[in-house]
Amino acid sequence: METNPNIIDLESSIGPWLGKTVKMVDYYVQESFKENNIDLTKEQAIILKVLSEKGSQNQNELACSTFRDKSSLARLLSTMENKKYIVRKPDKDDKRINNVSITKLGESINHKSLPLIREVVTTMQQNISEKDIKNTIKILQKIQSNLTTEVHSF
Amino acid sequence: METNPNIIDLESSIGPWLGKTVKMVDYYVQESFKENNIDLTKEQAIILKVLSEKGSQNQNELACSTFRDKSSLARLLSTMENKKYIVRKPDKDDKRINNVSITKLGESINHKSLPLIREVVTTMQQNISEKDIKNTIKILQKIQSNLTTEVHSF
DNA sequence: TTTAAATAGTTGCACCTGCAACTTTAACAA
DNA sequence: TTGTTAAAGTTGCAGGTGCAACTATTTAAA
Repeated sequence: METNPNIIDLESSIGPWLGKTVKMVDYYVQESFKENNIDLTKEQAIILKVLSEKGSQNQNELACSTFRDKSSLARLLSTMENKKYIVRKPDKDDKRINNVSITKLGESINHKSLPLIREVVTTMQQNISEKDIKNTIKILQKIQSNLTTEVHSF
Repeated sequence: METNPNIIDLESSIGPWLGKTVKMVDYYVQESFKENNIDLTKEQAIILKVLSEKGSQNQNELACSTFRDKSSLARLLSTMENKKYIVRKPDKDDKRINNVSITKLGESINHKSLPLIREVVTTMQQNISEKDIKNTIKILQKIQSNLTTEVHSF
């Protein structure tokens, strides 16, 4: 199929498919939020979910667990703080640290967003066998470990 | 494993894995460009690749084939035009249309970026069987079609 | 032909992103 | 105790993104 087996045909690699799929999922999630009048981006939804499940965290932990740059996270939090979804409280012992926690309003938004996210997941995975899903996740994990061995951060 | 089989455990769904994998791939590509002193973002690289392979296109075609909003594409092109990687030429017959084409400089940058992208793809897919790769792509395509049936654009 | 509707691009707005440089505070070492 | 170094967050800068509203041009309809 290839004249030179060392030259990879990018189109038949996983790369482009990954990107397009994520774009479509993102779009679909955003659409769902909009249709249900939930003032939330996908990124904000993830933060709310983490805070709701794992409780108060500082910004570094949050940046790490959501795979973002700390500056990116800081600005994301500022947006969410303005919307009263979360609050930053300086740590008593270490004045450098901000403890971030979800507000009542944030919890209620999170409560509304979770079923919508589940619905998107259900839609995207429909007619795909449990076995195929498990296997796909395994491949994605393999890709991640392939990249991690060479990358410094993360 | 689940009390209510209708409630999906998001962590064991494909969703989060997809997002994280793409982030890592993006990061890796950007890192590679930087290390090789190529002044290019992943997004710009894709545009150059398309223009180089398929020749001059108008902005609408380009936006469509790269799955972007036309406004987003317009600004991406402006950045690339400033860097002299591409040029916009108004169409002779239809003054509304800009024909976008790659410059000599753009071609040379594209020529340098392609091997790097191939290298990233090789790295990410190492130790994954051809069969698994094909199957994963098939699943991704299935996810896309699952979402497309309900989504209007794209 | 004059008017209405569609199309290609651009721009304002609000958002997300990473890197590098910076401030403040804490920890550690001389 | 006084530097020195490290860590947590913030900010400037440059870039990418989609939506909605707008301009200019073209096409189709009255």
